[in-house]
Amino acid sequence: MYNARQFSRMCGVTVRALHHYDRIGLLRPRRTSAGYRVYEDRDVERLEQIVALKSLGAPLAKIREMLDTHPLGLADALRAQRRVLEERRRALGRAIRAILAAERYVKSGGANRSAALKKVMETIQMEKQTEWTNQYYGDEAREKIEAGKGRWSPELQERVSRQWTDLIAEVQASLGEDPAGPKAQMLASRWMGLVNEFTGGDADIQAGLGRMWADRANWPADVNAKAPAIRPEVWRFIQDAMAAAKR
Amino acid sequence: MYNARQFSRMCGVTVRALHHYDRIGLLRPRRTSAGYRVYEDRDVERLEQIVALKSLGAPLAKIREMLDTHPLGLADALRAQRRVLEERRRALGRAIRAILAAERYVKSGGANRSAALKKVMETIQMEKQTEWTNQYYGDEAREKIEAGKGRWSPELQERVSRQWTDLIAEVQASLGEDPAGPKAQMLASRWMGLVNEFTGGDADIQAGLGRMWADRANWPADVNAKAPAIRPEVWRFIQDAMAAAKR
DNA sequence: GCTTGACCCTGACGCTACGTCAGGGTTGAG
DNA sequence: CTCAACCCTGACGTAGCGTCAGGGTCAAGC
Repeated sequence: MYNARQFSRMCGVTVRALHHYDRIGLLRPRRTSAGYRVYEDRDVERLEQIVALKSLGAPLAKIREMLDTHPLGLADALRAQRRVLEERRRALGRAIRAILAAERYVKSGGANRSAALKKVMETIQMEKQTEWTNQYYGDEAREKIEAGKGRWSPELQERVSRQWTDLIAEVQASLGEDPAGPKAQMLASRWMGLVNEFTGGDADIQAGLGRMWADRANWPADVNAKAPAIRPEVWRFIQDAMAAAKR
Repeated sequence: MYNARQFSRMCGVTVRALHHYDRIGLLRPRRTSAGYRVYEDRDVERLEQIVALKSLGAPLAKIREMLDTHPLGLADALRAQRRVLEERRRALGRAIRAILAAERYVKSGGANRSAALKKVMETIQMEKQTEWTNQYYGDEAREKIEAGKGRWSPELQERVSRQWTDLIAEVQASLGEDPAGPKAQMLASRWMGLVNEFTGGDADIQAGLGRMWADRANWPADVNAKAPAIRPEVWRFIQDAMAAAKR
């Protein structure tokens, strides 16, 4: 038996928030004859779950729905919470690596400010994209998200493709050369250098980049118009050159 | 020269957001005679800075202020951004450790559900408390925040103190015993066990806990009323016992 | 010259999760 | 009985846009 003030301080939320939860039916306490709110111990438990789910980013309406349909075990809540945080931490790691790459890029006389910042922004966006639903619900759903995560925004694609134009043109002009020869090797290493520059050496992002190029057919038309065409022979030339380098 | 639509897609923000930034004076493009918005390349740069600062959690008004007073170098922005992310990542690490501790606690027949969840919530709160201002501005301000970060909410203090009541009573009953004796040793190890349980083994949090006890005089009166008093001799007994254990 | 469709503009209201009064009832101590 | 200390319920404010509604603009085709 607590009044609103005690209860709010006990649970670390404001009285106004309790009023709010009451009005939207998320947490309805008993009332005295005078209309005063009276909270009990079981309300503590529910409010804790509310706060926990809220910290996962769930909107209050969904929280209500979830708690009403299938109430949440403490262990489940903790596991879900932890998984969310772990995923966020991984995303942050990627972002930090990306920024470090951008910093190096800028310091080494980085000509293309926008490209570097774009990179950062893109990586940051990945952070935001992790929606709470996917985090709360099982692994299947999450994997779908993961798969789609490599998608790049059209703008970034545009920027990137501009960067590549020169290199591709040069490769195209060198198609006749020996893939193991010095010129081809230099082109291949420039190619990898560009890839690394834009991915911060992050394998996940590189995979995304690969998918992005593979998916060029589905790009918006206006982007495709400006983007350089990588014809199969160009790809093959570079791959041959990289294979030759390994031998 | 881009129109609003092109520009928005280029930079990954919505047209509506651009209108908003225009209205609040954050990013005012040129206009055609018909009143159409026209963005130019320098606007790209400014918008990038806006987005970057926004991702730090800065409110738009502050962003405007900052960009108007002292425009931001790219390198500075990147460094600030990275520092923020690194701090967040550290906080996440603490939170994850805390949750793992709570999970272990619950699994091992955790009697006190609320205490475990409280612990988690508290740790999560630490995450939120990292305000952007402190992250953006220099280290001095940050250290102040760090110092204050160990503060615990009154509710948690209340919970914790309930946990300790029994143990303290037992210690008090054993004050006459030999600090090196088996009983004292068991009490000391239970003491440390409780500390570890509540801190997830995290040294930062343990330090916070220490400060919290040291600061008991300043606790809210109602909490102090319910909290067990740790008298100096109790402290000394435990410290003697732990010292004896080291020998 | 006029229509058509694709864009662009400016309000204006909606949304989330509350913060912050204002105005008025309730409760317990003196 | 009074008075301070609480409690209640609207009602409006906040940030950062989303989402129409109503209306101007522009280039193309007839």
